[in-house]
Amino acid sequence: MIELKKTYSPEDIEDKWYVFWEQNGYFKPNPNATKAPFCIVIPPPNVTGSLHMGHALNATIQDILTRWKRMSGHKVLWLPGTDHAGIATQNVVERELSKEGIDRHKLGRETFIERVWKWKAEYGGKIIHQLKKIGASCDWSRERFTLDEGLSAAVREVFVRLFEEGLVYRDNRLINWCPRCHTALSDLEVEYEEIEGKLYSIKYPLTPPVRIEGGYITVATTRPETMLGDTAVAVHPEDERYKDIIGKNLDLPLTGRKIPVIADAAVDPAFGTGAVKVTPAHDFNDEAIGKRHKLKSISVISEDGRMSAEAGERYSGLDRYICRKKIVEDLRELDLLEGDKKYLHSVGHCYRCKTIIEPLLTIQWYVKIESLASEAVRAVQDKTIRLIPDSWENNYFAWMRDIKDWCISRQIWWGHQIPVWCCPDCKGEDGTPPQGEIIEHIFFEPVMLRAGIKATGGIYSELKKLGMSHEEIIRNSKIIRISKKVKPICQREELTECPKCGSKNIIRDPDVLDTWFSSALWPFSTLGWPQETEDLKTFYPTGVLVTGFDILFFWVARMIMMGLKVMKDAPFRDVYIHALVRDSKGHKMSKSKGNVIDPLVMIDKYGADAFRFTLAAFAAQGRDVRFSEDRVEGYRHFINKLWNAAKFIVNNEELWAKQPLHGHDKDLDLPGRWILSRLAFTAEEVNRNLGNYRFNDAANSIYQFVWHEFCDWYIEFTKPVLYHGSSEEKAAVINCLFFVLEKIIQLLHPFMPYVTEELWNTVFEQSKSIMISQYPVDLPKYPDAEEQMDYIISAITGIRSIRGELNIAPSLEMRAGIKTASKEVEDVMKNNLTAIMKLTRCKEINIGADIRKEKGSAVSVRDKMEIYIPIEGLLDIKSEVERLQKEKSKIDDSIATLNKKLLNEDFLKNAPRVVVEKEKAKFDDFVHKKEKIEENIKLLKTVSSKQ
RNA sequence: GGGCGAUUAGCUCAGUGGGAGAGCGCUUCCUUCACACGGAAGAGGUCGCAGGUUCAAUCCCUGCAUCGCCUACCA
Repeated sequence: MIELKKTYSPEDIEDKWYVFWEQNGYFKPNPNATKAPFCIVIPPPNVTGSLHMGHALNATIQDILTRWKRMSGHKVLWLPGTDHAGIATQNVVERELSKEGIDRHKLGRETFIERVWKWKAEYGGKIIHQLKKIGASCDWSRERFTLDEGLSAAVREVFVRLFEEGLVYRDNRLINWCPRCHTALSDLEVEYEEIEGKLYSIKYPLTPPVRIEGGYITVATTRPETMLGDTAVAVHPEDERYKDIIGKNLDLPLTGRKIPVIADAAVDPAFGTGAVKVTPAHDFNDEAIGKRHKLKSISVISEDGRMSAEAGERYSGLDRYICRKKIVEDLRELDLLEGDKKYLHSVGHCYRCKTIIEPLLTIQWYVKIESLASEAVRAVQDKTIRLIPDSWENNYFAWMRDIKDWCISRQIWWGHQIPVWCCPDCKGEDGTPPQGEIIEHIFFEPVMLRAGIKATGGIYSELKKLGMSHEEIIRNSKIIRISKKVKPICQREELTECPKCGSKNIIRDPDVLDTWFSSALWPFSTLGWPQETEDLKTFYPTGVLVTGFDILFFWVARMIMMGLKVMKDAPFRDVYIHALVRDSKGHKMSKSKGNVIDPLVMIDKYGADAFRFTLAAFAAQGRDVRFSEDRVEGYRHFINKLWNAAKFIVNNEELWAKQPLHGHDKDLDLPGRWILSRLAFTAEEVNRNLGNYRFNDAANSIYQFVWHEFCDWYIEFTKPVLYHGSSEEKAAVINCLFFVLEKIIQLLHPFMPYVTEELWNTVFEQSKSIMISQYPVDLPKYPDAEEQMDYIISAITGIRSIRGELNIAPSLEMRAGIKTASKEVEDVMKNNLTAIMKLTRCKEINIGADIRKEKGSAVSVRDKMEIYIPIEGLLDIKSEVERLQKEKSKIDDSIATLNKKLLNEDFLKNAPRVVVEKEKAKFDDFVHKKEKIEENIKLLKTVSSKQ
């Protein structure tokens, strides 16, 4: 005896089934699967993360695909994991420490990292748990972490290979620096934001003899503090105002230095005064100008955002913004400040902590990107990799063309430490000892300031001179960068002594790699590379990558580059780029805006199934999703509908043959064959749409089928049989009901795993899971049944609509007549008369007979039939006449337009014959309808005059 | 500045070179034995504006407007 609860309550069953699936190993690749392997690697969420809408959409789509592929017979692996998220995680733990009043430097590197691991063990599993809540069918036995041993080995291997090929190198150049995180950032990690600042105009006096009016040049800047590092003023070479003074010197205020006026075409003479201060050490454009003119770079700001020793005694050690104020004051006092005005400009911020970034001159590691990028472009061009929707291709190409070398070193502790060492005790190739050169730059400000040491170059030796030991310097240094002049030793294994001279003083480069470096290896490192594992052979390249466009460049492009470079094959065939989930007003959801909808709250409220179905239905290609809770509620109703349909079907369990349906098709009545045909059509559509990543279309076609075809029509058609039919008739219908229900829940399973599993287990199989059943495919169709049912449905709809429009009480049984254009249609009607009568509450229906002759009747024209209903005494005649007249005038308009069209010779000559025929038929139809309406009006008027 | 996308029913959004769609909301009727988280019948749109191509444009092209996103620059 099958028993279903009165209503479906997700909270009672979701966790139970999840555990059941996992314990039975259904998430693991099925070794007996016959079809090709299919693998998805999850975009690893940050360990610090908690599930947001983006993750939910992302995971739902992947789960739909994996469940579908699994049921379709593929060997499926969905490989999960998390990302160590260097800066983000370090920030989280640092914040925690600061509550205890501890600075990470006090703890020291090793202790700090231990602390982060501890944090990870405690809180890092949160997002995994949340993914399980929404039903993600990941193989958790293969879960990876970007910092685990295997992945770290992969990172070292790739780094060393690229190093050996000369594709990673060090350089001293301007980079984006976050003074709060104390690290370099890649261009992508900088977010630009419009803010209101001030534009200051500063006078730079011309060194006498004066050759220009007023004796000075005015330059404009939003960052006056950088003027301390100016090494030139640039003007456009053809600017008449300044032609005479190019090559002359200016007195740089507040510094006592003299700087030249140079000519450079990059200067826009129309902007401001047409003269630009040039600060090669703190501005990207100025750096370029500086290179062209071989200017010196003077770094006046140091890594923590304070002014460096180079800024001069008066300013060094000041915070950059305090210094800005002070400089403005000082300039004003010297009468060198011409003015200031409010100014809106965009300023780079750190994407992790929102601090304003500072361009700084530092030594960093880079990946030479050009050759990698061109391979990655080719892979997309020749369709080795498909971007879906393909509108992203242009974006991708544009970005890849302009790509700059990738800065991969970060001055933090949490991450993959760069596998590079150097030895301070070895002699250089020319025989001179590298001592004093080995460490080019130490961030060691208090000591430096006290000792009056300049911020760049030779600090190590300066500190040594002060009597500090090697160990002391290393220990107390916040940031060390090994000099470019020293040849690094790059290798896969840990180094404890110098391989050349055996010295134990060996120093490892303290920098770690950009988090995205390890993410870039994710599709193969997770499968076991660099080892030749079975998984790697089976699942690489993976099938599809599902991701949002926000990390297309951060991650996808880099995976493509690394995959092609290291594996000699693209990491995936398809990249499905889904929408960004926004709030109902179209804004990005963010904590600071307070417009975040928590997926877990949605799951609690509506169940994971309804929530997932909503996301799928929203996931139209190429557009952002504006999430609205109403939709979730709507789909929860859908689940309820499904549940109740199942309940209805289960009520008839006794006569269920529990046999496969096929082979017995001929026993089925017309509605039965019709619903099977519709089912076949739906299954075909769902399979096709899933194959094309059209999740919304797939979801909608099942929805439409279940509710508006299966429930609204088929179940209603079965009722007369179930209540009054013979036991053979009943058995056939019941078998069909169970069969269709089974296929429905299978079709729905990828979208709604929980409720379908619950139904499957209670109704169909007791032990096995729906997860491992066969997804519906290639079901038989019955086109004739579909055609015939269309007539019946339109007859029923026609009668109902007259009923509704004429306000005939539902309880009132009535008579109707149906006249059709063909004998076949009439036969179909006659064969299904009982059902039609039941569904329309007619006590008598005459097929083919014209009952107008007996009494006045309302007439409705539908498709190929006319429907008559005696109207005497049934309606409000006056308003009905009004309505009909309105409708008539509408039809008159349509007839006029069509008539014009059909008299148009060009149309008749050029339009396809089918179209012309269609239009003609439409015209006839309208004329016919008009006649009937006129008849009705006449009739009503006669009736009303009698009353 | 460059690029991309959007503009369709009250709201959220699908869609197509030849009949304007869905969900929610709304109106009317129905507590009929799966389901009121329901059923039936309806109302509601010059498919942003202006041109062009075509026998035919909501769809293709051009321009404009509004909104959004990406990207570069902003001395």
